[in-house]
Amino acid sequence: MAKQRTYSKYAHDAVTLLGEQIKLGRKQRKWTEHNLADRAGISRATLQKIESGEMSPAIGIVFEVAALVGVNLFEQDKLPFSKQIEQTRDKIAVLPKRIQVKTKAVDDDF
Amino acid sequence: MAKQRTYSKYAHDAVTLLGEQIKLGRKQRKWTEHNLADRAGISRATLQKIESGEMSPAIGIVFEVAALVGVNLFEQDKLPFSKQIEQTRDKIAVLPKRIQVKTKAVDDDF
DNA sequence: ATTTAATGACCAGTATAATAGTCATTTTAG
DNA sequence: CTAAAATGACTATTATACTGGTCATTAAAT
Repeated sequence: MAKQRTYSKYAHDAVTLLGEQIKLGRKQRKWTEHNLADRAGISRATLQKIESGEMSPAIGIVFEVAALVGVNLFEQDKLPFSKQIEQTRDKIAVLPKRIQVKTKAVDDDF
Repeated sequence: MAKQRTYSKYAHDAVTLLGEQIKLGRKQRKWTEHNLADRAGISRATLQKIESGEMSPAIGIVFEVAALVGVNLFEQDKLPFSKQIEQTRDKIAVLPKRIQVKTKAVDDDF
């Protein structure tokens, strides 16, 4: 029995959009499913899942296919990934290394 | 033996960046790994893979977690997903339903 | 300084993805 | 119209992700 997992509309739509963009990119390049699957090193069945917006494929595979057909991940007008990664890490570095949640019950021993 | 899969730097960096952004978002909200994993309905081990930029987690799960911590997928200043999906489908509809690749060998029987 | 809990890194078991293959259908090219 | 091939859908097998747990380490709060 498959574990029931629910997704927000936002996540679902994002995956759907990415799949459609990949399909469009593939067609614009005049590549068949078989052709693109071969280039990506995946099976045609997996590519079909990706293009149809299924939530299960591995993110690495999906992003790789997106890259192959020229779909821009994130914003194209921003800094290169390396810089963005660096900046994000800098922001994290400023924050506490660990989040401390006080579980302690209120001291109502009065 | 694990199947050897290779990824482009682009895909790898994109996954890394997304993971870092999720980690940042989580910390900004002062959520622990355990806390965010619970909200997402996943194990802490999987969340750690996501935040550390591993390529294997399911895209649906990654996008769901990203949504939970407020990371914007795609461009935030653009049309809503529904419109973008519609537009992409419209572009696909204009193209041939199938890509036809002529495999036929050149007729050099002269 | 001490206590508490968050993080990092594992591991074995179970669930599920990915694959390779098949077959029917339908589009496109000739 | 005909032939060739792309797509859609499905199946059994294999590979791997996800889980729930543990344990050690270390940051944070008192």
